[in-house]
Amino acid sequence: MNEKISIKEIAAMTNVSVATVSRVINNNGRFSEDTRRKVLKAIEDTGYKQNKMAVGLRINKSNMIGILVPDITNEFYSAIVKKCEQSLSELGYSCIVCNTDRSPIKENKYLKRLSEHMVDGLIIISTNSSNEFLKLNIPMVFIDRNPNLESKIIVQSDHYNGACTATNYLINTGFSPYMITTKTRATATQERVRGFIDTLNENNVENNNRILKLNLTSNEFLHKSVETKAFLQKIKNKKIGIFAINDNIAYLVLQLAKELNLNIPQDISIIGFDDAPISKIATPQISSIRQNTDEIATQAARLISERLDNPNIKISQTKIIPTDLVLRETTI
Amino acid sequence: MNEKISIKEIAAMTNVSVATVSRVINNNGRFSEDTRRKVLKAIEDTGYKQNKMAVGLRINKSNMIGILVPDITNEFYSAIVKKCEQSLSELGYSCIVCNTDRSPIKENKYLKRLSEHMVDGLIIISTNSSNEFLKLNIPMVFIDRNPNLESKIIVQSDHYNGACTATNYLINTGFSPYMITTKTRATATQERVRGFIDTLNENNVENNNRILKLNLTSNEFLHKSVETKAFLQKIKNKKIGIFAINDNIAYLVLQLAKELNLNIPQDISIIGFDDAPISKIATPQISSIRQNTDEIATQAARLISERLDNPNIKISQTKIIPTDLVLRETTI
DNA sequence: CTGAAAGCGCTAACAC
DNA sequence: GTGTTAGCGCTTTCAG
Repeated sequence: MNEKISIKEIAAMTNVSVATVSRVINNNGRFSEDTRRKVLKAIEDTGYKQNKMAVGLRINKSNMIGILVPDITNEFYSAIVKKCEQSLSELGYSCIVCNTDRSPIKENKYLKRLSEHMVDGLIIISTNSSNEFLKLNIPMVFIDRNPNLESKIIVQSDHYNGACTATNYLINTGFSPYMITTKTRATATQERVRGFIDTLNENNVENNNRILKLNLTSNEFLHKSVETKAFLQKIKNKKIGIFAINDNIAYLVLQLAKELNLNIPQDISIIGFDDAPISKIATPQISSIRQNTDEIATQAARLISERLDNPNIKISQTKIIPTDLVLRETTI
Repeated sequence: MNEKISIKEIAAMTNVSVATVSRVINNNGRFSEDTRRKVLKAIEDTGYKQNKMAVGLRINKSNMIGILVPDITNEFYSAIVKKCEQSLSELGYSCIVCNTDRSPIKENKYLKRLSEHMVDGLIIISTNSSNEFLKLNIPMVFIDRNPNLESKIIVQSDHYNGACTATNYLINTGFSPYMITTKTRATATQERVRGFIDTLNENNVENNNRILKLNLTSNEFLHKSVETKAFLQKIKNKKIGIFAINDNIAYLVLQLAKELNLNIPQDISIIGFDDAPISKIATPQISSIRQNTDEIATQAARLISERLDNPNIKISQTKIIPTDLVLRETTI
């Protein structure tokens, strides 16, 4: 039964032209109340569904948005993608989501595919070094990434101030501040490091070996790190405050601190970043700088839909979303 | 520059017809090596991209798959979606993912939209009671759900045997088995309960108030539950073994057990379900029945692509994916 | 080996 | 208020 019933059949059934059917479907142009009812009834009866590929081809708009995300399995990213999808869905857009695994090659492949699918816009989360988007001429918003583009829309957390807040808190509660981070050129990371260093300077704390750069990739975060243990061991007699680049690292530090028989938060104070689930689950619970994923996603969706409605405007925009410190049990 | 260059322009540039261009793009039909080179070069030079909406309209295939998922923020679902997306992507399909929030209304809306987008197939994860898919006549695979359909493809974990394994383990290590579950009609839950009860019977354990059904929804799992505490209090003098319907509940039990000063795993033994991250993060680490999300996703992708390649075959299929018990610190 | 032409389902002038 | 028609970009007969 359900076989491909089109506007043409509806037209035939109701003795009007396809144009009229189109008019009532889109509620656009004029038609009598009578034909409206007739057409709507036929649509109802037959279960007719508009073919968006045909519409898209005709009006040159797919109502689809591509989302490039490193890994949807990561709580931070999945929260953003979910909220983006929800906001966009309310505006009539469907989302094609692509896990790039942080691979520039994959990113470029996806970008090509998405543009073939005629997505109306793109939300690109993090990662660097892909370049296929340079060839694209559609609205794009970048989350946590500053592309080398003339006109660009960027949404990101206030990583810098988040780091400052964390570092200041450690200092103000009497701890000697250290930072543990990963080796990456992600702007988010760089900003956090910059915030840490600036805060050190502002408080006249000398910066001798206060930053440990780990070689971990995100999946290994929960593993033991000899490097980190050695680092902690070296400084354990001071009252140390660790600012970790993310909650996984904070958790790692927490485990090692236990192994080293340090009292938390008397001997060692720990602040992570992201306010990920792990920070609430760990024992003791980890204090963390919260990123407002809902707000990031909402703004990203809003900005792209604005640009979609107004393709001629081409100004750059950057939206910084505030972060805040969530105090739990690893700090005083 | 980048403005909508189509097959027609390529044809003009290379002095061949659009038909020939189409032939070399799809490597289909015959053409000389010379024209092939010419066309490919023009494509390269211009950055031409095939318009999949036009192709789709013509050949009646969108190369898009819709994925309905309750909540991509949940680790179990996100793992499945990620792997599905990856497998499908390798086969040339793009995925439109939709978070249904377990709302039948949303599900139906999404289903309608997806069918308008002309998705070639659907992967539907969990949840019940939507019905819009009944009107659809495209391949669908259901994960953890048994729809009321004549012909259907189902992929699911072996919830029943997982529950049996957990329960048997508790009994064999000398604990009196209890189950804590939630009020839902999800088949996954029902199967686990059935496994628990059957194992009780097989071991001649009487079933008096051994099952506690909680009214929690997944977001509240980490909160305290007075109900659960009361339940534990009542049975705390026996050596109790708790089989929790999922790892969040297991975590809840763990917290309460600590509050009640029960020794883990001497006084109380706990086994969760899903092998979610929380089970590894908690202290002590929680034993759990692992669901093989990779395998679930791989099979789902395989089955749907098979059906896509062979739309005439219409037999029902059910694929049960084995689960296994991961022992950690909450069991002996 | 290649071209002409029809047509996928739809919208938007343009007529009446 | 409604119909006719062109055409979006592409594939696929059918001729040659």
